[in-house]
Amino acid sequence: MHAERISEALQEAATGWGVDDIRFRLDRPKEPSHGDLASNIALTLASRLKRPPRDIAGDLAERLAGIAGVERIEVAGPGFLNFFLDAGVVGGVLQRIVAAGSAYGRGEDGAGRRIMVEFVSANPTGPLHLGHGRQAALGDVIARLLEWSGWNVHREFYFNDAGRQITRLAETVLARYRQLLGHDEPIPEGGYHGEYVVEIASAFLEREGRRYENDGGEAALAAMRHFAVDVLRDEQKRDLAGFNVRFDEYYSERSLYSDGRVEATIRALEATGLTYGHEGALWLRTTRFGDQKDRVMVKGDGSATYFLPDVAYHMSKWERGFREVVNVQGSDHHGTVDRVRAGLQALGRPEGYPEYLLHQMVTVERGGEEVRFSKRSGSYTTLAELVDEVGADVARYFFLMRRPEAHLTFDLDLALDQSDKNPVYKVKYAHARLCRLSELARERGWAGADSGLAQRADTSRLEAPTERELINQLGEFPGFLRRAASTRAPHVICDYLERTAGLVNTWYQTGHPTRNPGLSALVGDDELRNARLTLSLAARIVLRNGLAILGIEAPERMVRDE
RNA sequence: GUCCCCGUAGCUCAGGUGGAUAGAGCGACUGCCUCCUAAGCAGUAGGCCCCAGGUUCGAGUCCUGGCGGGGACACCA
Repeated sequence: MHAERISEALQEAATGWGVDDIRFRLDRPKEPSHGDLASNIALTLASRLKRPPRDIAGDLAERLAGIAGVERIEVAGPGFLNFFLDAGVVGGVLQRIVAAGSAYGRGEDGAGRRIMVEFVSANPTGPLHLGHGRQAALGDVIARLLEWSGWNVHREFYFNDAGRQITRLAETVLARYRQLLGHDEPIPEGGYHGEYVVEIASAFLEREGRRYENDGGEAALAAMRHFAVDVLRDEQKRDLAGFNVRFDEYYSERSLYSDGRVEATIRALEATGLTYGHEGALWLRTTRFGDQKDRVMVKGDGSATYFLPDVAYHMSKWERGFREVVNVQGSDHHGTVDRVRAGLQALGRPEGYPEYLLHQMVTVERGGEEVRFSKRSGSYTTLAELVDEVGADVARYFFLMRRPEAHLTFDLDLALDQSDKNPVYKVKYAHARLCRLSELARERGWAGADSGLAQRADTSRLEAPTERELINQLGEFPGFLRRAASTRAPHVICDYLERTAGLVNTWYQTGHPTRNPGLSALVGDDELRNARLTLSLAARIVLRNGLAILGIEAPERMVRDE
């Protein structure tokens, strides 16, 4: 790439002046009239060299004047260097994009190393809600971004099938079961009020008959618990599959007890000498590692707090070889971050293990009013209901288009809108219309856009400002992808795609035959047409790859629902 | 009281390691289809970037202190 060559030349010049540790930028300016590339190096050198930045810039411009591929260099503003590249150099990126095809944007930052992304991790006590939906979308796309960046990614879902919540669920199902058999039985204190519990109870009745009608004992509760957890886990898996999210592994909290990991963790922590007894409980000195207060490991009644299986679980991640772990969780879990890390540090794991991405909650609005209620769940809107209403693609996109740390308002009216107002359709439509261009070319007896055409196309013919800007935008895709992956920020991809789609549409409209026949993609000039079809193919590839990272389909045609 | 996140256009939100005139979508207004899908494009209007200090050539961005909103602070999983 020419950017690297220019960057090196700038660095060399600085070294020549005795400054070899200078930090500067060389990137695409927001304003196209500022060239294809711009650098602030003269401004950063000014204080070191004690010279006016514009003088430095002038010297640099002269020095770099002969560099290949650079048409001209301008000194602008307070001392920026603006580089204008040869049209052939700019257009050359299109051939590279087409050659890379569905791999365009892939990188090697991960170098094949393993990384785990843990996300969703919902309790099997009810249907998934919108917070889980946001988390499912975030976790899945972060996983995809990491895969595109060369990591070997493992997707994991941890489910709490051991605690008091599950017991409460079993008690509620049992109560509903007996209600179905005509008994007057109240929902237990702290039980689950959703409709789904009745469904589970009636399925249980169908399978087991009246067997547990007068049995509220341990055996009945155990049977109920197994049954309900199975049903709900299946439902959660179905909802996730319908949302285009799959996991490599589901990890059970119960298994941490049955395979002795919890017990082993207690012993290992005791061996560190950082534990102590107090008021009948066993504590760990987590304050030693920056926690706000020490934590109880084993309660006075001999049972473990959730802290212990959490530590045991993360030790399992480490022991399975995952040195890189990203936990995607709701921000309501932020209180557990320090103590889990403290427990792990006590056992010798590195500070800051694992990495956490905490996201804010989701609210839904329709007609400007917040939507809260769902009959089936008892209170919250479920993910399945949302996907049913707007489709998986739209739901995914809306969950992803905001920064994870920012609260998300899901606007149902906008999500259901099939017009330009809806950013998902804007991006999809741009892709579809580019596909259509190539089809039309073939219908008219010309060559369509393919890699063969791209190789022989003279892309230096693409000189219109709208073309140049779009080409530069396409060339930046790998950089955006890399940044999105390393900062765990899927919304960066959404922003990039919307901007790209906007430039595609501008280019397309500017060349509309009724307005500017000369700028149309399907002009009679073979050479020019082929160059433009190559541009359209490269843009298609970028939009398709970007949507693939988001787990969203890139249609070749858009059919509007009426 | 302690900790985390947020505060940018009427609304919902973007704004790499500090850089040129702070952007997008929606909403409002004005144009553009005999001819590549108008599911689109072009343009206008709309801003004390919560406030006050500080760091420097330069701050929406970094530091400190406030104010406002949300969340977390259990021998609850």
